[in-house]
Amino acid sequence: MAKTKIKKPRRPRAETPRGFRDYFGQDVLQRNAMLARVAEVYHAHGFDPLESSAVETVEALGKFLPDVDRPNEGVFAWQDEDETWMALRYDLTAPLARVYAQHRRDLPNPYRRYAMGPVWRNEKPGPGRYRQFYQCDADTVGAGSVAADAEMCAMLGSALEATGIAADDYVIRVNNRKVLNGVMEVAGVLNPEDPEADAHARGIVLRAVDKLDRLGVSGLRDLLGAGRRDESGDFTEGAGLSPDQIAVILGFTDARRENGTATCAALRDLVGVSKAGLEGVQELETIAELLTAQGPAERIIIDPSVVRGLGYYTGPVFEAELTFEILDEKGRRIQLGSVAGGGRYDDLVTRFTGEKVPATGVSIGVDRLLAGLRAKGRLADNTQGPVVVTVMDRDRTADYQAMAAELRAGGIRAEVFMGGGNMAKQLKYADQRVSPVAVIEGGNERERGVVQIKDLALGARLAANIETHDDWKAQPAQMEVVRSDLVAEVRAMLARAGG
RNA sequence: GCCGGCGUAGCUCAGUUGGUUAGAGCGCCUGAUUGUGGAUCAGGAGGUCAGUGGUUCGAGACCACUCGCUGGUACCA
Repeated sequence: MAKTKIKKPRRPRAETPRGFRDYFGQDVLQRNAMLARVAEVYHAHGFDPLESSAVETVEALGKFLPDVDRPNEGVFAWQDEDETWMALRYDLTAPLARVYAQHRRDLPNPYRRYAMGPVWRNEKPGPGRYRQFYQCDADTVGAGSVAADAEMCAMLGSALEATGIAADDYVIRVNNRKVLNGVMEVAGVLNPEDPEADAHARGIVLRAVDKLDRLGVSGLRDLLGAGRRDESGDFTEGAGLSPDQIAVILGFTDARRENGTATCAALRDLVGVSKAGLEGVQELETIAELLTAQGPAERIIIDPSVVRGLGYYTGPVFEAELTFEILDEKGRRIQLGSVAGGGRYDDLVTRFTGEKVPATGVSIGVDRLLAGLRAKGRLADNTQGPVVVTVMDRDRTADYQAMAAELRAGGIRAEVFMGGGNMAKQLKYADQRVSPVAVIEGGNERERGVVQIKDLALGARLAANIETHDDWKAQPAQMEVVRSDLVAEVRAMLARAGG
């Protein structure tokens, strides 16, 4: 290097932090519209809205303490002035457990609430995975009956359809943790007398079963046995089960039959010897009956391979999945996974009160569902901008404001140009906003009591055929109207453009 | 966390065995057009070649490390 460069002071980088996103107009409008539809369904079923704080104490959130060794995982947490550990909520269920425990004397029983909003997870982001995302939940706290679980499944179906998912574009797969526990008893990795033993192996079994649809039977077999090495060379620890034990698990995951009744009968044969397993099968049978009565039975599949993570679920679990293919901008298939899920968690409030409080709920992954709706073209196009009233004569801003106000009073979205610059700048702005119409009134028009209104979309279409400079100057998409007819004429122009 | 691929202008990319002042298209700005976006033409701005260190007479290119993105995998309340 011959030249020595003078170092400039470093400026802050204008970047969205890693794992986060900025949502612009269209995204926000589409999400709000979708959430409003889901909320309407929840509300119609009798659930009340609840907005709890975005920050909780780490103690209330539960097991995820800040981990110095693995700062990339877990919650966003910090220590308050009084040294209490605080954290951003990582889901909407843990805060509900806290709210219920705190206010249970004043809340109706059962307490039915819905909630929606962002949650935060301090994890490594991945494709389609961010560190802030939206959830939209409904839960019933204080109802132990399977009817409450069946209601969740039915309501989830209604909510999905309300957002624009067609009845044949999704399925809800239902299983029961008790059945999973039953099969693990039969396989000899769960002893009801000593429930702590073999917990590690059970974790591996559950995770492995959860991956069945992605890895296939042979991958599952490897994970249940010695372990699995994937094509990248990475090794995943196996559960170390014997061939006989593996056969029990595989027989179970293969127990899905042509309909729910047959599946339940098959499961009864497999896990009926276990008390918990039998109870789980009976619950599944009841859910299937209730859902048949409530309507959406054909969208509901009893599927033994549904696991729903390792978390707090204690009974029925379910998962909604979109059944159509989704392609990304490069035409590749996207694996969307489940867009919603839920289940029964009877132990969550116990941490606070010592009492057993049964609860069941559903959670919709808002961003995933939006991706699905977008792929299906079921989201409204909100890109169109307002009518722009251009400013020819700066001294008469009040007159222009009056025009915009008249348009708004007539139900038309409108604004006066607030920037600086000539007519070219103003129309360029309107173009960038995807404005349908621009309004122009200069001294000329003013004297004659008229205004120019310009159909911007039509102009763009006509421009494709422009050949001479005179054509370009002709402004065929523009018309002169009487000032007092402004609102009616703009409305007519919008109607022509829209139709 | 583990394994791989990739980082050149706002975007998409080219850049010869290492060799002058790093290019193109699109977009942006200005003008042709002092009252008109979108067509056309002319001109212009815009780059710490991700960063740091090294090899070399000479590095955008080669080497090492770091960071970022990306594909898979693991974890996922």
